[in-house]
Parts: sequence; C-alpha cells; structure tokens
Amino acid sequence: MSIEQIRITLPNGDVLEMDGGSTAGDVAAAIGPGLAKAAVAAVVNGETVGLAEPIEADAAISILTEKNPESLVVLRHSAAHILATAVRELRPGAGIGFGPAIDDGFYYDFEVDKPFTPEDLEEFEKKMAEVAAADQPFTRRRVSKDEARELFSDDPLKLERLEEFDADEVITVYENGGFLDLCKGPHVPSTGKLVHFKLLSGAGAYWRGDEKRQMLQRIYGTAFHKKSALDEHLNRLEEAKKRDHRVLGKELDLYSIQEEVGQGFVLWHPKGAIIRHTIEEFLKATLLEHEYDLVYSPQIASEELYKISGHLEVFEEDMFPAMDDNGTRFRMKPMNCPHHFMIYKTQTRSYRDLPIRFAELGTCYRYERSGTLHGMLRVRCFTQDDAHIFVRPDQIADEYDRLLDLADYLLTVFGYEYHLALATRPEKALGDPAVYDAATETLRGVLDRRGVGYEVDEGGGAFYGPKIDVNVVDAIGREWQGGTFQLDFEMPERFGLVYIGSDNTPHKAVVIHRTLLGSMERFVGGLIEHYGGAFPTWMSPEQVRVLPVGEQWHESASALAADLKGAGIRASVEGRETLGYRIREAESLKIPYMGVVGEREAADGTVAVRRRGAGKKQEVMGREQFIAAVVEQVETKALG
RNA sequence: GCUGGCGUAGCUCAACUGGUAGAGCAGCUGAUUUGUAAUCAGCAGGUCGGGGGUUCGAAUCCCUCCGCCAGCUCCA
Repeated sequence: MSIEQIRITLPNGDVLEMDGGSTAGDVAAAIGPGLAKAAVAAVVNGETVGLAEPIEADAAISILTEKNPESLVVLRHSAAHILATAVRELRPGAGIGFGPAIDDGFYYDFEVDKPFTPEDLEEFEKKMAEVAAADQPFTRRRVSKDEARELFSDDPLKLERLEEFDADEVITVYENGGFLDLCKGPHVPSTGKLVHFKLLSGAGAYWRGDEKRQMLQRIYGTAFHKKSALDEHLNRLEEAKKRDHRVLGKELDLYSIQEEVGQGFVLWHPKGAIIRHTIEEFLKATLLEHEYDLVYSPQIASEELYKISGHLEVFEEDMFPAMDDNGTRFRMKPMNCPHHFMIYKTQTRSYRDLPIRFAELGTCYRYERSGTLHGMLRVRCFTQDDAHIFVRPDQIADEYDRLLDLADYLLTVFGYEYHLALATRPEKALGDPAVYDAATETLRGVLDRRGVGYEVDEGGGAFYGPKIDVNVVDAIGREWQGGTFQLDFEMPERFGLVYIGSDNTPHKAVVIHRTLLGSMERFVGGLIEHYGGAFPTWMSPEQVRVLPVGEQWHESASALAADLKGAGIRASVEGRETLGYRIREAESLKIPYMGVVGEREAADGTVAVRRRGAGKKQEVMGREQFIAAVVEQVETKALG
C-alpha cells in the first residue's frame, strides 16, 4: 500500500511533499509549530477552508493566522455557530435560520415564540463563554441530501434551504458539541478560539429577507482575535453614538422633526440653515464655474409628466397620493429629471450645444415607509443636489472625467475620503445589452485611466444604464452614500431627447443623472456626524464668541465683535454669568473661536484667543491679526 | 409597512407591586462683576403622546390610534 504524495506550494514559492489526504493543519505543522498554533484557517487554491480539510491533490496553500483579515470572517462565522449552540442549549425548541459573518461581526436568526430580551442576550453570552471554554472541535462532514434531510428533520428552515441544493451538489454539515448545522464552512479548529466577543443587539428579521415570510429573531454580535481590537470596536460604537446627528442636532439647535409637522419633514433652525446656506452658496458658485446652468422647477406636476417618465408605473408607491383638481391629477415631484428634460425639449439642440448641464437644488417628496425614516438621513422631503447632463455618446468619457474631478474637489473640501464603485448591467436591463455593456466599458476605461482603485458592483447598475458611485468615508471610518453618476439611455427615448448632428439628422442624446453631495438633508446630517458637531470655521453657525472678563470690558468686547462682523464673520458677545460658565457654554456649542477681553487686552487692543477644544492653550494677539486669521480660515475653507 | 422596545416640564431623567408627579440643566427675577469648562437665591413651568376602558382611585392595568428607537425591507 502506497500513499500518494502531493505537492503543496506555499506563498513564498517553497514546495512541500506531503502525504495525500493531509490536512491544512498538517501543512501548518510541517512548516513549524508556531504556525500550527497560530493557524485559524487556510486558503487552498484560492478558497478559504478549515484546517481539518483533507487535501487530495497538488495545491497552493497559505495558512491564515490572526493577522489575516480573512481569518476574522472565519472566527465570526464560528462565533455565530457558538451562539446558536448556546441558544439551542438554553432554548431547546428554538428553530435555526442562517448565521453568517457580516462586516463588523456576525448574526444568527432564530425562530422562537417570544422575542429575546437584553437579559436573554446576557444569558446567551455567558453560555457562549462556557461553550468556548469547553473547546469543542468543529468537525465537518459531507452528507447526501437524504442524509441531510434526516439530520435536520426537526429544523424546517434548514430543510427548506436543503431543497435548494442540486442533486449532485456537495452538502456539508458542521458539528460542535452536539450542535449540528448545515454549513459550507470553514470554521476555526475548535470553539476555544473564540475568546473576545460580545452580543450587541436583538431584532426581528424576515426569513430570507422576504417581508411576506415569518419574522425570525436575529441576534447580532461581534468577535475579534484580540481584546484590544474588540475594545476598539466597542469604543467606535460609543463614538458613533456620541456623534449621532439626531442628538447633536438637538444639542446644537440645528434642526427638528415634529409630529405636528409630519414624519420625515425637517425644520431647519437658524443654525442648521446657515450651515446649509453656506454649503449651497459654495456649491452653486462651484457649479457655475464648471459650466453648469442653474434651473428651477416646481414641486408639483401633472401626473401626465410621470406617465411619460414611467415613474407612475414603477415608482408610484414611493410617491405621495395625487391631488385632484377637476380631473387633472397632480403629484408632489419624487425626482427632478422629468422637469429638466422638459426644459431641454423647449429648443432644438445642436451637437455643438452639448454637453448641456442643468443643475438644480431640487426639492423632492417621497412617501418613504415609516419604518425607514431616520433623522435627517432618511426623510420624506429633501433637496437634492441634482443635475442632468445631456451629452453625445462620444462625450461620455470626457464628462465622467469632469464629474470625478469635481467630486474629488468637493469632497476634499469637506475632508472626506472616498471610494469609487462601478455598477454594471443587471439582469432586467432595458434596451440592447451591447449598448449597455459598451457604455460600461467606457466608464471602466475612465476609471482605469485615472489609476484610482475602484470596486465593481456586478449587476448593480440601474435598469436604464451603468453608473459610478462615490462612497464617502467619514472621520471614524464609516461609509456613506455620496455622489452617483448614472448613465441613462431610456429617458432620452421616452422623452425624445435629441440633438441635430453634423449630418443634419436628429440623434438620441445620452443623459447623465448625477448628484455630487446627495441631498442637503443627508449631506448635512452626515457632516454633523463626520465633524462630531465641531464644524470647520467657514461653516460654523457662530464663528467667534467674544467674552468680556467683566462688565467694564463689555464695550471693548463689543467693538471687537463689530469689527469681526464688519469682516463678514459671524460673531457675538456674551457677557452674563462668570467667565468659566461662558467658556463652558461656548465649548459645548463647539464654537471654533473664543476671544477673551479683559483689562490687559482692552488696554493693549489685543484679544486672548482660545481655540475650540484647545483648553487653556490660548494666544494673545492683536485684534487685526486675529480677524485676519479667522477670515483666512473662512476663505480657505480650512478644516478643523 | 413588519417584529420588538419606548413615549413623564424646553432638554436629560426619577416616581416600590394602582393612592393623585419630582430632580438637575435650560428659562425668568434678583444678588454677585466675574481671568479660562457650571456663583448663589427665588420664581415659573407638566390635562404623564392622543382617545377609550377597568377601578372608589390610573403616569402605573387593558384596548386603540399617533410618534420615537433598533433591526428587517427599501433608498438621495
């Protein structure tokens, strides 16, 4: 009897001769005992597998340790199984759904009579620690479909999933400590690998994400290899809570949403409004510099318009109900595009006129389902930074380049990093797939030429054309939806958007729907969280607060405030209460500059400048110098 | 929209298993004239989310509607 030898190629190019059927764990051990101990999982021919997986043929293998991000996914997936193990032990009747690893952790869905309480979660967490301490090995088994049916005969959700497997598909099950799950793995070698974890929340979730199916109870948790990483993650959650725009919006008196006004309708208070105004003025000036034309359109339109655009057909449930005027039905506008198309159509356009760029801070109304509303980030009335660009097919690439330049400029001003994503043709796309794909390649070419990294969202494009999304990354690393630049071949068809070519015949124009900032509501809401309420000076509602030390310096302080205002700075004087009280107040309001005026400053014509968040580190300077410094901050739109 | 939790003064929160609402901050008034994150005192402020019910009696128990929060679903 001879065991066949196989050749294992390691990442550094070394080749190991191993017995056929050796496991990835054996490979790790062959490399060294340290690695064997640190190993979490392995990548065999590009596929992540468990360490107990036998290897039958020559293969390229790399061993994953805690240092590889992929190993975290494995750990978290195993954590989900350990959670299910704990729940099954404590609530034997609980049905099990899915339990995957997700971006920041994992979840598991259970079918139970009573939803879980926070106390239940604590109980589960304790039990999980016990399961982990027991160091149960995860064992993997290949089973036939019939065998699997037998194994999961008491788990209707698993049986349902099972029926979706093809007859010849490999079905694997994982077991640890008597808990069995239908699962393709991989897993960590044993439950003992799970040490640093936390259950975070519970909530309902539809079985298979389908709102027509029963609701399961989902438990979210997270896990890390190192305690420090777990702590850091939990701190980040705390930090996110502190930056919540709904909390800061109230504290800083920026906006409110009130029941009497209506769900999802934002009231911009003066301080919020000045922030928005500042951004809008900056944006409009920038658009004019970039050869956009500003347009305005009404917020109500005849339903006929939305019949042409097709919105009534595909978007009606997101629209407010119609208002009827003697048989003419009107709708609050859900999008600006049809209006802009009607402006385009008022003239015969020449190929020489294109590109034509119509921009509008257009207010739209959408009847969002009540459960989706969220502060300023998801509302029912919002003002889009919207534009529709009409181009010839040969101008697409150039125009996308300009858009990416503009997005880069704007987002940099606000201190955002960003990622780009190309979304390609979905299944249900309209029109000629070849046209769609050619356009996609054009966009891909633009991205490639720029030499910037981007993701590809396969099948994520709109039904009418591909798009490039700009996803911004905020100060604490969270991603937000930012700009989106969508190509549209469908609307030009519906609206008959043409231009006269050099051949003196009409040609179909191509439309680019684009937004750079999204909506003012979402953008400002995002900025509140990005800056944690501490806006850069140029956007701050109040830029300088002048604080006289005592009443006798009030006049001198007022003179300084007047000079600041004269220079276009938003400044005020606050003289009541003690200096300490007023400094505390100004710090809580996150005013970027405090100017203290007392006996010395009044005498020398100086001011003691205290910067937001800088504590007692202050600088005494001449008043002209101070004013010039603040003006410079504003003019350069300096961050911080 | 769905599942669960929650809704008390402008804000943040108390009020044991039903006995008739209280504190801090903010506001107002007065005193204090202040040198770097809360000076002191007084006053005022609530039909306990709305409606209905049970009860001698409801912030508390039940029903219903509205809203908020988490998640699902959906999106600028």
